[in-house]
Amino acid sequence: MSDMATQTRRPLADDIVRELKIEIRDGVHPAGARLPTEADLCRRFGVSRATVRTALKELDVLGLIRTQQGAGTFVRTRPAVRDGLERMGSITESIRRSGKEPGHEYGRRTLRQVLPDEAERMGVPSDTEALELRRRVTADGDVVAYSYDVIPRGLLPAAFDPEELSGSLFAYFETELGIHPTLGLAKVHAVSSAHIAWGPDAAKHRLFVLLDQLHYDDDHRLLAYCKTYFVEGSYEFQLVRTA
Amino acid sequence: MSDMATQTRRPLADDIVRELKIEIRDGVHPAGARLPTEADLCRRFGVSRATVRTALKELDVLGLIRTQQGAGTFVRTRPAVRDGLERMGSITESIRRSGKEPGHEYGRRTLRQVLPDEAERMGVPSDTEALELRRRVTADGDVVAYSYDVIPRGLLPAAFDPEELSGSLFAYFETELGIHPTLGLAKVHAVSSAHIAWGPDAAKHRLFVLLDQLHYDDDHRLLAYCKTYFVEGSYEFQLVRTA
DNA sequence: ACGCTTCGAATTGTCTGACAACTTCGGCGC
DNA sequence: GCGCCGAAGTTGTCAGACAATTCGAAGCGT
Repeated sequence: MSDMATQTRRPLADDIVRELKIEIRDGVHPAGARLPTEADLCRRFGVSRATVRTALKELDVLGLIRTQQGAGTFVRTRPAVRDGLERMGSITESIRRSGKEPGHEYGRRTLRQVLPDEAERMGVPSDTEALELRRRVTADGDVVAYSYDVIPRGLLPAAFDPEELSGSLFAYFETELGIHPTLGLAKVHAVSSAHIAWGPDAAKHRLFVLLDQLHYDDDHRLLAYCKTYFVEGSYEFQLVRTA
Repeated sequence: MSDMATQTRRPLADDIVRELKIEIRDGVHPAGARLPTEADLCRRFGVSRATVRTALKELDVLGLIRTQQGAGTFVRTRPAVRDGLERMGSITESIRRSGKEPGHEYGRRTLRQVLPDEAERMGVPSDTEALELRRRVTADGDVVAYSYDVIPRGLLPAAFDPEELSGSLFAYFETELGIHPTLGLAKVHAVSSAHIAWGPDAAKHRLFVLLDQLHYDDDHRLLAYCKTYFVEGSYEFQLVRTA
């Protein structure tokens, strides 16, 4: 039995969450500021207080706001460094944000059955068919990571040509498949091996930070199993830890 | 301005969350099973449906349950690991949670001025006095991490004897100083070096995951600068990444 | 003018009851 | 057996009310 989401009409509270998230991100409600009262939000969105409170509860659990009885609801002050390792996101995007030009070199695209250890980590039957990708990610031409990705065949279009896949994997998911990765379960390891790297610079790369990661979407549907080996020193991992 | 939580009576919903979390973890409600209906939970906890729904909403956002209108509330099949690396916490505690007995061996306790690179990373004047600690953290006797910690002298009691420090650093902060670390800014690196380890097992330890981390409390006051070298393979790093 | 107390308005937390939307399941006709 | 249908059960939303708490303004004494 799986967590399949039989489609139903989107709850009203979700719209409010989406809206307020954007406003907080864009500074309509700056850090520390008080949000409109629940009554105000009711009027604005034309819903009952129960619905508004459902939305606020979600933002609360997500750590974006803090409610205080008698005083109001406030936007949490965020640490200066945002977009750390704890946030999902395309490697490509983070490279671009750092001011460099991202690139992808695909080394192999193979349709095959998942390997036994992959099946176990992914939690899928061992006869699952999947697409294996082998890529190098570059920033301004320098290799910053080697990635081995396994994507269940079921997610891909019936008529799928591996060759059409290029560039960012996240971008392909978003734009071509309409799939939005929102959750990642990662294990972090240090790896020293000569068998990871390939290509002209392989000899230089012996020490890696390995992100052994499962990607999911909103409904906890498994999207991909990615083992990304970041070349130590060429990629900055920030991580914000909270109590 | 900080997110200080002026203490108020604990909301009822929090108790319900705590209770249900335990029951889900302990298998009272197995993965995929349907939870008692909201009406049932109302009767059981003696609260209104609004309060029960607040609690369920939190478990929903945390990824532990899934609600389906008309059908019921179900325990998610993927018991989301929600105590990953992104959560602050004592290493000692996480070792204890994994069922092993934590230990600490202090190698050096020195009062000295911060080094130039430390001062820069910590954002303090270069003449700041600090306590340097050198420790090994063990689980069931096996070394799992080597830690080099720098603590500003100003945080410690006027009459401070380095020798009184033993066991968990977090525990000392909490119980002895009344300081509660709530925020950590960490950088993650892979390190391969013979100069990190010391003691009888030093020769076996050459590959480490380095957590280069600044600890803060509620008011963004710097508590410690800790470089913790986790012996690769002996410590499991989980990380939950969200969009 | 300054500090202190008191009080009431404002705001979130909880309660009660009801209806709407949706799922499930069994009965019924074919 | 198969499909349609409706009733019962469950979550989503609404409305109104009161309790608990916070905050500032008004009033008071010094």
